[in-house]
Amino acid sequence: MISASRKAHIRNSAQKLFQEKGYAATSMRDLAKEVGVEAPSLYNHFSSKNELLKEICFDIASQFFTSFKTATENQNTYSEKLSAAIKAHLLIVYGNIDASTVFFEEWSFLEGADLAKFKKLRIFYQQQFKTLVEKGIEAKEFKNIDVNLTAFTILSTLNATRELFKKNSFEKVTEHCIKILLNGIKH
Amino acid sequence: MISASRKAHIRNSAQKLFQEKGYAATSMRDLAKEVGVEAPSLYNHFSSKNELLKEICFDIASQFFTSFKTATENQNTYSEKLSAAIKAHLLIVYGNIDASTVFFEEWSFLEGADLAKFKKLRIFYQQQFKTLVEKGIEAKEFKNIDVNLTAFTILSTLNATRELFKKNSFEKVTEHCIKILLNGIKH
DNA sequence: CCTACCGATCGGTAGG
DNA sequence: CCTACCGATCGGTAGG
Repeated sequence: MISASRKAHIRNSAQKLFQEKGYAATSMRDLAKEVGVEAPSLYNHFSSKNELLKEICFDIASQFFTSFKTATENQNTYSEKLSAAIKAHLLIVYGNIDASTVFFEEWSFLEGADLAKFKKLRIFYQQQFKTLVEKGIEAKEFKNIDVNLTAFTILSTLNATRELFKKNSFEKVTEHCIKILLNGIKH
Repeated sequence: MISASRKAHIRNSAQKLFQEKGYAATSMRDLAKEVGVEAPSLYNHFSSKNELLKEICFDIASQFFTSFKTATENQNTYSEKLSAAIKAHLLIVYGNIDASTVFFEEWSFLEGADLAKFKKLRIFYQQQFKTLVEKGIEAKEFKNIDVNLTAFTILSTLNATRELFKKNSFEKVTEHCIKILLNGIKH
């Protein structure tokens, strides 16, 4: 019984457990119980525990990239582009709380080539925010601030929002993030 | 051979490993190797792996509280108090990178009463920042922003700085955090 | 501080 | 999809 929906169900369960207990502290037997099968059956769908982590991390990474691109390309000013990028990022977090948490907190358990590739993706994604800030400064929309520190601050704020979505609406959190982050850097 | 310095050495090694690999993925044998003894010898100094985590987390918590108090009580305006609290917090992070990382990322592995007590301390610490923001709004120093979201944003930004201290000086990071956070909320 | 060792649990495989 | 099972490793104890 190898169906796509079964595989998706296992992945959703894994996301939930990895987020709750952490990757290292979640056993394949924990996951099997959550899914409702015996542990060895999981290996008909995923070749290893680490491959499960890999699929979760890279799938959400690609969502962040796609969302960023479509959100920013139709905006004119860098303020608007940055606002749109923030909203786009938060939309992915909001719609994938478990997977986002795994993406942010458990990625370091990736192994070998996956780990190296993942680190590059992270740097590249952060670079996109950095470029928006840089061009915004050139266009004199933003203050002359340190672009590395600023891009880092923006992303670490956005990544912490998964906690906030438990108690606050998407709109409220997004509005707050845009306000506090853009006020800090706009002229 | 149960000396205070030996115990401190074990704790420092544990902080380093818990920060690098995570609490769950660090074994007592890993720690023993780092310290330079056999695993059972560790139990002459700590009754369990979890007690090691407990000492790390609560010790740094008490440092955050002390630092906050002495920094804020001698300031006049709420802008100054908040700036001082930010600097005080960053000073503890900067001086205890490993322990801070464990405090922020691994506390959820605390057990039973320790876990409950730790959660209360976290909430209380965040409440102190929230109060500064509230009073700053009342005193018309700050904009009329959501105090819960703002206190949360401030702390999540500060807690992410441990990454920044690897490549940037204490002064640079502190100045940046105060600037970007206070600009976002001041009138 | 060590050696020797405990029961439990781990990720994963064999075979059907 | 299951049962049966593998070697490795886990946190921790006994005893000296």
